[in-house]
Amino acid sequence: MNTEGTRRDEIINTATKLFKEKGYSAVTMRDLATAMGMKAASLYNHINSKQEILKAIIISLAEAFTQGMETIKNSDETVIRKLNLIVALHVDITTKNPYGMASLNNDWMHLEEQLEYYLQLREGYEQDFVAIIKNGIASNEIVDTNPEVIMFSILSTLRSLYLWIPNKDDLDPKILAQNLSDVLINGINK
Amino acid sequence: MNTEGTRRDEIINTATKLFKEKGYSAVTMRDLATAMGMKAASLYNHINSKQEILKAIIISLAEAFTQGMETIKNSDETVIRKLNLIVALHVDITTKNPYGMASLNNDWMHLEEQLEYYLQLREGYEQDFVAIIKNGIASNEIVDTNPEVIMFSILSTLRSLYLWIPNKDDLDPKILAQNLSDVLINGINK
DNA sequence: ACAACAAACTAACACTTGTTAGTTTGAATA
DNA sequence: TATTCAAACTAACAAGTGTTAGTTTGTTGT
Repeated sequence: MNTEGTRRDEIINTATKLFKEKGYSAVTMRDLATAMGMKAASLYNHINSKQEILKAIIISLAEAFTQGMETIKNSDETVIRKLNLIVALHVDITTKNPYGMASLNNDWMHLEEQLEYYLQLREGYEQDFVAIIKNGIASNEIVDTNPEVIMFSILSTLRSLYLWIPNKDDLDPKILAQNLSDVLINGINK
Repeated sequence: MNTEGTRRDEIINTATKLFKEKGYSAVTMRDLATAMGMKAASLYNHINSKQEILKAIIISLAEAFTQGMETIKNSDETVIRKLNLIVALHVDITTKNPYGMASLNNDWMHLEEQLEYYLQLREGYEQDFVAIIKNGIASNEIVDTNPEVIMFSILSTLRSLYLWIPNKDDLDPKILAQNLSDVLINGINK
């Protein structure tokens, strides 16, 4: 046996970076091979298809979000605190794999067999999110604006973190999460 | 002479929709031709290259943002009001061409000769934006948090509008802009 | 020394890519 | 009626695509 997948993981990590720069469709197996210092055919000793790489990148991330949301949803916290935890979840996952988040956001439509499953996870996540917001409105914790506008506004920012975090590695994730929570929840008006 | 470019414009509009669904690289000239009800070679009676289509989509949008920002920047308004105007600018442009915004956000890296120019416009836009926020902090109009976090948070939401607006055409742009301004500036805390 | 094996290689495949050249069609203009 | 012209067509190209088959290489444990 092995340390399980070391070489395969290197390929997936390299692909992740290339996908974030040019997008899945624009990256060829020969590009990937060159970046790995080998020939395209050699990649197939470690992976079964280009598709499979995309799946490995996206599905694990999507499941991490679903699992995190499950925990938050079932926790015994105020709505504001749950929103804090959602922000922290996104900052955490994105900090650990910012390049993969690019594929999650931009290349999900090139999943094939796994497309439906991915959309399911995404749909579930958004339903849980909007339910939390509706609870907050009902319990008078948050302002009574269109709940979907609120979710969209917060989620757009969190989904774009991958564009930003790699350029700001001087910023501590804890502090970033705190600042973001502040701005998203309390606004910027003085 | 002509109504100038009618057929060419149809091709660009059709391409815009296809690009938003699959991304620039994944759309072939044969896909585009099929969607237009013609053969790939016939497209070249109206356009010079695939590249040129992308350029036509992206650069005009980027210039619209730059021009809008110029007007706002030079206007004689409070910082909060300027931010309202920026929100309205994004809602306006995105409502008029939501599909094109997908390319602006996701396919800009496939510009070639125009890439540098695009990046220039984008850089300028962000500098103007962050300058407005810094003014607001200095004049005590807005809260003293990291100005880049504030800009990032607002701009991420505005840049994601294209994902959302096409599904919500029951929502009046004026009302949407108002709701968004509220949430982005005043937050959601009660 | 030998067997086993991970990991690279060369060569080739069937197909798809953007694009060009030259031709046909049918309606508007002279 | 003859001419012009936009806009479609067929045919083909050179290069690039993901992937397969079979082979070589070098290390590791027996």
